[in-house]
Amino acid sequence: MKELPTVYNAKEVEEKIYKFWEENEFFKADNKSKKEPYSIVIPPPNVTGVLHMGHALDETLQDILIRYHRMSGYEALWLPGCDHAGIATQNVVEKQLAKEGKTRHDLGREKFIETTWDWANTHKSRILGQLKRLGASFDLSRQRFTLDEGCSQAVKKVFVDLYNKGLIYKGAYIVNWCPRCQSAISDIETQYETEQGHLWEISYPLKDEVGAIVIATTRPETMFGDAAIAVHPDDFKYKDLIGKTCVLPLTGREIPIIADTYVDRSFGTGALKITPAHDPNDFEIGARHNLKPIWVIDGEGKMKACTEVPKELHGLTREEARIKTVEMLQKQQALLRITNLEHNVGKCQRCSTTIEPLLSEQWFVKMEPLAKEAIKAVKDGRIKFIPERWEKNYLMWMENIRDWCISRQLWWGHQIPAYYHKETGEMVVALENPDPNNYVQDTNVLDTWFSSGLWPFSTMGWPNTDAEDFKKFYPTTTLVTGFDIIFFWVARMITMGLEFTGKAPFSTVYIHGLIRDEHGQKMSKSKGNTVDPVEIIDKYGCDALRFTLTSLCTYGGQDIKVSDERFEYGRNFANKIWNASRFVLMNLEGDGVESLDNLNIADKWIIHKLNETAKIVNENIKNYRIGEVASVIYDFFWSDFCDWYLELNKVQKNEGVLVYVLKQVLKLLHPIMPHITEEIYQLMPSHNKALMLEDYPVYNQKLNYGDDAEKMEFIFEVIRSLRNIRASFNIPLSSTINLIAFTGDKVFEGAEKYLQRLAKVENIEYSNSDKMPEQSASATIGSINFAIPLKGLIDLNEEISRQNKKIEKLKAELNSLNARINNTKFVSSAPAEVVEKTRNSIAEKDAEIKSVQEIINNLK
RNA sequence: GGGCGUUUAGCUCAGUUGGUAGAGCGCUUCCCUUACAAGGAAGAUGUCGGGAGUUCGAGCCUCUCAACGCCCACCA
Repeated sequence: MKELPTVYNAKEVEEKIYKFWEENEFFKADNKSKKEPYSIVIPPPNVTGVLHMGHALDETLQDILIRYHRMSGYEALWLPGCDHAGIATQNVVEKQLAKEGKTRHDLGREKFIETTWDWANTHKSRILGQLKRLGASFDLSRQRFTLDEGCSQAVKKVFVDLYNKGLIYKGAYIVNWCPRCQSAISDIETQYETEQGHLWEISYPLKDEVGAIVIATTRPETMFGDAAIAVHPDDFKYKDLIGKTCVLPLTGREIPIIADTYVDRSFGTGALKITPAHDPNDFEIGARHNLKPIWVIDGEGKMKACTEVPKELHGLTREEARIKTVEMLQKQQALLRITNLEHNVGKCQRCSTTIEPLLSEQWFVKMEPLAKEAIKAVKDGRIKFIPERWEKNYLMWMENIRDWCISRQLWWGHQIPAYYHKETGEMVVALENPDPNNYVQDTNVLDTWFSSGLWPFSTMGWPNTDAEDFKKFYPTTTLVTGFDIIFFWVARMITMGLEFTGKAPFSTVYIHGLIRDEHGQKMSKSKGNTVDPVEIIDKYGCDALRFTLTSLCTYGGQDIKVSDERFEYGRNFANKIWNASRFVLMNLEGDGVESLDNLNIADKWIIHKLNETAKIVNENIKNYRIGEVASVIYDFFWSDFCDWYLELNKVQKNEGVLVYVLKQVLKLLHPIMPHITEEIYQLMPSHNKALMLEDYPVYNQKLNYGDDAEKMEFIFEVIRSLRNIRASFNIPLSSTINLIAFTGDKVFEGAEKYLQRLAKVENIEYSNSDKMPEQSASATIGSINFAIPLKGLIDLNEEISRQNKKIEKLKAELNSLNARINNTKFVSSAPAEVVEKTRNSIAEKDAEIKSVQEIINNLK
């Protein structure tokens, strides 16, 4: 055996091992396999992105599930890929062009898309490279991209079909418009932020008579687009004004005063200006009253140079125009009052620019009919959310679903397959351009989530339903993601999957928490509080990162706070694994083959413990209690295997069992810490091709050695007591002690050597008397008393106080148990086994108290 | 306005059908015992946010109050 370093070198091992797996194509799934399929599609990271801690968690959990199922006899496919991320990517490329003083218009659409493709390809391989550093066992031969040929075919097919079913329509509605992206965005891409604003009260004089109507608005600059003033029909203040005409200050345009129940009499002045082209509610009211929308703000968020807008304002931004408008109103004394108002302002998810509600012609998906089945699928259990509470969240959104604006005024994305006749303008929606000479394609592209919504089946060969992958691996099994994209992505996959394949695209949605910084803040580059997973991997190792993240996952899916130092936990564990394994390997004398022959009590104990651990681990993985899996294995490895079993082996070695237990625990741990476990496995003298291809350990009834395990635990208790006594009386390990057990049973039979080694016990004596030798320390385990003669070493008072402390604790416990058993209601209502258990506890405590009392009496 | 989550040891958090509170870090004492000081041994620490209720029994169930956080809807 070659010399192994005392400190685990994660970086070197991880690189080597990953290469080993890749070169052997162990990640490749076989669609012709007879094994039951288990498949996951990756939530495709944005090509713009750099790997962040959220990915690290998400990918780790998926890899654990994939590796576990691969080892458990499934044909496991983890399909990787990236999302073209429409707006996000276009933004980044445009920013880069801006550095060269160019805009996308300087390049033209074709050239711009070409540039973006280059950019995307570079970043695609970069992010996949980073994902590999996480140890991801995905099948790169099946790597997909939302904008690749296959996905694009699926997108077109879905669009055309939905259109033909009447579920996609085009029309002029108010949409959320981002003036910076210069595109419409969907409702859920608009995020509201509370801002301190003002409520301006503006007086609109009546036409041809004395008097005025005062309206209140937070956006005075939109007044030029006013098409009416609305009041509540029952509002006595304004009753006489309904039907009259008033005059817009500054421009003199005449608008009617109308009545609509939408108006809240108690808010502001009770009179509402109606701007149908720039406010969603006003649009609705305008439609009810046949008002003509007037556009006064353009796509860049600047005041239009139209007759309705005063010349002074032409070309000003919304913000500039607001100030200027207020000034002008003040000069005319039309501004009556300004009050502060906290209100919510819509922001673009991608660039935080204030959204301009804008009336424009866009494409929409009619969601309600699609949502029906998507609701049913979750309600009837075809799709299960873990944790369950997210179901409620999903259902609430689905049940109140609104139409989805899918057209974006971008260049990067799936161009909408609608074609217009150059002369007549006639529109054809079709997979291909019916006649490129006479028809031009719609210039809009689709929302990036439209194509991600098809991801589970567009990546499997659909629309070709005969595709081998589609037949074998669709529907997928589990979807792993964070709750932040349930609406954006999960909901859309479910609706689209059901509509186009007739099947739920996955049966379980496993929702984990979000990664936060050590103060619980969301990580973001602008805040500068990010923890970079690649840096963590460099510093602590990938397995350490994976183990730490995994151990922090709770069943409830709580958010996870991380800081650099937290990863020491995983690193220390990796190092422990390394050294324990190194110890086993260094001391091999035989052939290093595992065997379960000639079991001694220590062997039976560890085999029993291992078997129990395997049982719990399997149960917990199946129930998505992944954090529990990590901690159960950690405890077994560190406490049972290292702290006890390896120490016991120093006394009496059973190499076959040692190798067996190590190998089994490596298998158990492999899904979480794949590199280190594979490396050690490969270093073992006897092994097969790869650990990742081994069978995952399961519970084996034949390996249940409960009784022996209990005996062993008794020995451990004794050893702990002896160590405690040594510590109390400062007896160094260099001086041996003698042990007297006050029992006729040879309770240490076969374990004497362990006491000798682990507690430095020189001689064991059994005694039927109850006479404590002078000057001894003593212990009580169960009801058996032990004495350790310590002539000249013991402080009698110290020992009496030690024993008194113990008896006090026991008495308190006994009292509470007695109180319970003396309660007749407890005896009559509690289950028999609980009563029984309580009685046993009382008996044990009683005996123990008596034993300790005896000791105390003897001391005096 | 509607919904959800959190509150447990100094810190970060576990706690799976209600049955005598756990981990890691930190802290105290001792130990470089040739697998590991990124380690070993021994130890201390909790009216489980407040209050009420159900129950023989509540960290866990019900109600209520408080604090913090998130999501949805958006009244100009």
